[in-house]
Amino acid sequence: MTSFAIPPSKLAKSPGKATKRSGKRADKKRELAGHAISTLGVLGYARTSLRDIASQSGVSLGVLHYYFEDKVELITYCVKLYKQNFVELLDAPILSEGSPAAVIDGFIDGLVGAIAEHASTHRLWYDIRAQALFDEAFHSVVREIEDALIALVGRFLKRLNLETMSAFSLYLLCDSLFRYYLQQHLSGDERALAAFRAALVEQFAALKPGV
Amino acid sequence: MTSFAIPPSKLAKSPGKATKRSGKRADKKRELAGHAISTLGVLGYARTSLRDIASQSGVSLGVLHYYFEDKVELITYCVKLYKQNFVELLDAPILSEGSPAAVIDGFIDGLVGAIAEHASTHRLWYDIRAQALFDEAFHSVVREIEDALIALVGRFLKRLNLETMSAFSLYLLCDSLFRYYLQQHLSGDERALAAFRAALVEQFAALKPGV
DNA sequence: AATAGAACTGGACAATCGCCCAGATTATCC
DNA sequence: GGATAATCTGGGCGATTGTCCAGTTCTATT
Repeated sequence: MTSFAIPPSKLAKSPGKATKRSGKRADKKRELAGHAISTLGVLGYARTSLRDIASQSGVSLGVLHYYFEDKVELITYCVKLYKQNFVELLDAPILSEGSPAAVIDGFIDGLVGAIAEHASTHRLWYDIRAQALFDEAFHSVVREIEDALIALVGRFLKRLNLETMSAFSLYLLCDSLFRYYLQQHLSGDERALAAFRAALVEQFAALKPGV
Repeated sequence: MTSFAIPPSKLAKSPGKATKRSGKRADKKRELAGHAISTLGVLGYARTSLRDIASQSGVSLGVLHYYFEDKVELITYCVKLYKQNFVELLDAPILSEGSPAAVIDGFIDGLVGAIAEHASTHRLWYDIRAQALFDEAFHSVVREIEDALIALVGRFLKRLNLETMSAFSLYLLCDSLFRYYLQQHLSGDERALAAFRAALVEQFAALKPGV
């Protein structure tokens, strides 16, 4: 009846060729998701069609449906991928051996650099997070990412022995600043990056009891 | 050639019937926008078609284009209307004659009540704000509303003689808490409202130097 | 009552959407 | 090298979108 190609995906049992295949498949999914993120970051979730993503990725439309169940799964996958990269980026200074001041500086550099270099990727996150307010399909992804970001901030606080402040509060603070200055930056405000850095420096200076 | 009905809109010169007519037109616009907000709050910006709004409003599709240039103008108008109501609601306790504690309580009640009773209206705001990250057409509305909200928080601080904190910082704090607990509330978390209130009480208690 | 203009109707339009699938192409293994 | 499965193509489907507009109904002024 159908030309159904059963996705080998999770079924990999024999560690031989099966894992090699599903590894290739996973690699391709990541590659496609990478291109998809670029396109989604330009147009946003609602305005981006699968055809846009396909042509931007240099593949045909059918390929996307071959690797992803539907548009929601594609977006979900993309956002998870984005999260991994972002958390790893911000984790680097936290897990480093530097002084507390160096940790803070590295953290700030990561945040400011994210707006400077990956603004369109991050506006996609805020888009998806807003969509989640309407579409249950995005609830779990958004929850998952926010938990990961709160945990990241928690590691940051622990690293600096600042366990007086809750990770949740600091997450909200960083997130609101990040969103606001991302918006300013995208509106064409050239001072946005400097203002963002200044705001972060001020906030982080305020919360130290004794470092 | 066309059956063009020129909208009298701003052209009202003679204060007699012209203003009466444009007043009627403005009333109708507000009425339509009110219905539109309800529909948009359910489905979100991208998923809501003009047909949805028309049928929900009990009017035909053409009426919407008769009163609004296009979808963007309709949404812009709706969001401005929403802002007016929300700011007026939160201004009430600030402009009242009560004690500082009563002002704070009234402000908190306004915020918690907004999530409790108008959650779907407010998620529309976060949706539009996210769309503004992609679509320049929404830049000015979002900027305008955020400025109004910052000014509102500024009046709150001034009323309490708490000019030590910046209105901007407090706005970001309130907004991030509001958004987070709105999200929790919409996810089905029944403790969200109580947790939101507790968080507000804690934050407002922390910032008093000596009231 | 007549008439002009505002207010409104709803069908038609081209464009686009996500999704499906039969067939072509390529890679992999015995 | 032949067979089997994985991968990929791209046209088609039904549904939906924003917009437009020719025509109808209502309202208010003369």
